Order: sequence, then C-alpha cells, then structure tokens
Amino acid sequence: MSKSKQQAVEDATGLTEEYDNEVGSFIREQRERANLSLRRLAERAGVSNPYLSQIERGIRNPSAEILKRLSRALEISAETLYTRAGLIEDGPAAPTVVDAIESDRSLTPRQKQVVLDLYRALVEAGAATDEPNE
Amino acid sequence: MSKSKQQAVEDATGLTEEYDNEVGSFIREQRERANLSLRRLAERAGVSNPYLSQIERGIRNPSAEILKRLSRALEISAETLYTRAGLIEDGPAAPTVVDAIESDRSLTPRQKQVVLDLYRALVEAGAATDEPNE
DNA sequence: GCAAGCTGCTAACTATTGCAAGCGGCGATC
DNA sequence: GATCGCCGCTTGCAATAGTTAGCAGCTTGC
Repeated sequence: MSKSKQQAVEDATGLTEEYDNEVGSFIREQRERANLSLRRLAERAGVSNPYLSQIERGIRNPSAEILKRLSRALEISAETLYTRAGLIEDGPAAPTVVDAIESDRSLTPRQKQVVLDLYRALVEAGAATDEPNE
Repeated sequence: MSKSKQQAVEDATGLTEEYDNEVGSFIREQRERANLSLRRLAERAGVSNPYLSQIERGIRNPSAEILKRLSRALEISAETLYTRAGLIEDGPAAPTVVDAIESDRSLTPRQKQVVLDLYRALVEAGAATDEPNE
C-alpha cells in the first residue's frame, strides 16, 4: 500500500489520552442523576468501589470491559460511554426520546403514555418560555 | 447480524468463520483479507507485533484503546470490532431512553432530571410488581 | 553454502489495571 | 455521646496489559 496512511499511524501513536478524562465526570454525572451512591453503582456494575472512585476522578483509565459493565448498571448504551471515552470516533445517532420510550421494554404502554405526556408537556413549556441552553 | 459476504476472493486461507466470540480470529481474518502481515498491521496500528500476535490467538485481552487503533488500521468501524469483542451488546439489554433524554435538545438539565426521575421510578415500580413482558 | 529479507512466535521485563483492607467523616438511633 | 451504618477516598498488593529483545523457519539471490 502507499504511505498515505501515515496520518493514521501518527494519530494512533500520538494518541488520544487527553480528553478521556471526561468519562469520569460523565459517569459521575450519570450516577448522581440516577441517585446512586458510588458504592451502590460499583456493586451493581461488579466493580470495586475504590476503583470506581478513581475512575470518576480520572485517576484510572478503565478498560472497555469495565465501561461496559458501568454502562449496563447506568442503563445507558455502551456506545454512548465509549464515545464519551473517545473510543469511538463518532457518537451513535441520538434516538429521539419518543422513539426510545416507545421501544422501551421495562414500561407498560400506560406508563409510556405517562412519561411521554410529561416529556411533551415540558417541551411545550420550554419552547414557550425558556431556551434549553443552560 | 449477517456478516458481509464479500468473500469473492477466497485467498485460499481456509480460515473462514471459525471465530466465536473471539476478537482475535476476527482480527486475523480481516488482516489477512487486507493482505497485511502481522508486523505491518502492528506497526500501522501502533501496537507491538508480539502483542498483536497474542491478541489474534486469544492469549491476551486487548483494551478498547488497542481495539480502536486496530479498527482504524484495518479500516473497519470500531463498533464492529467492539461488538465482535463482546463489548457492545447489539441485544435488547440496553434501553436507550436515558440516552435519548440525556441528549435531547429541547429540555433543560433540570427538566431532564424530572423526566428521568419519573422514568426510573416507573421502571423501579414495574420491576417490583409486574413485568410488561418477559 | 550463506547472508539478507521476510514470516510469526517465545521469553523476560515494565507499567498499569483492578482489588481487598482500612482510613476518617457524617447522620441517625439508642 | 457511643455505636451503627453508609459515604467517598487512600494505601499497598496481585494480576495482567503491553513492551523490547531475540528465537526458529521459510524464501530469494549471490
């Protein structure tokens, strides 16, 4: 092959370990959003709690296996976490909230309706009064 | 999950689909399909060649970072490799509701919290009492 | 024959992951 | 106000990821 792929090598060796620090804070964010203590999430994911603590603070760089368990325990897709960790180039196409709720398995149709109603109500209110941007 | 059938050229490698959940044999197959020697792929991916050898034979379990570099060097998507490595579930285990809400653009962070709280509360309740399906 | 070039693999080593044990702090119950 | 339980964090230590150096085999050319 031609040497046109030097960029890839250079990129690969140069490396991307600079912005993987945000995985930790992202995980912590998701954990707190789920109202889980560090220990509870750790147990749920099958990871030791000190290690999770270090992951969240960016001290340790978790393997994909650990990330996978954490994504499961946090009920977010592994792709999202990998993207956040810089392990996947482009993020997964964000599904719409409505689609996601519709295809969810842990909710009854009635419950879906409730969540959807709330979601739509908030969107309506937000659109009328305030911009989503923080 | 049907794999691509671009096996028009058989290469007489005789490898075929022997791989199970192993990433290694899949990587080796892709490498040979690209007519790359082990050393060349290793260099291209920025990995040492003995290590790549061990990965291909399933002796070592590569981190996601290494998989990412290999996927680039092989010019296949990282998702494919991760799925092959069993690091991404293409199965139903990952509900995307949380992701969808998280990445939604029409909600403020506060509103997201509200919807997520409701969603999780319903899931919890549903799990505790009655499942919508199996 | 034999050196030069490749192929993939083994061995020994270092660096990092990931864990168990244990720390001090904070709120509740007695 | 001591004890219990949970919180997150620090500290060593075992396991393993990933390295460099070097092995044997197999061609090609001199």
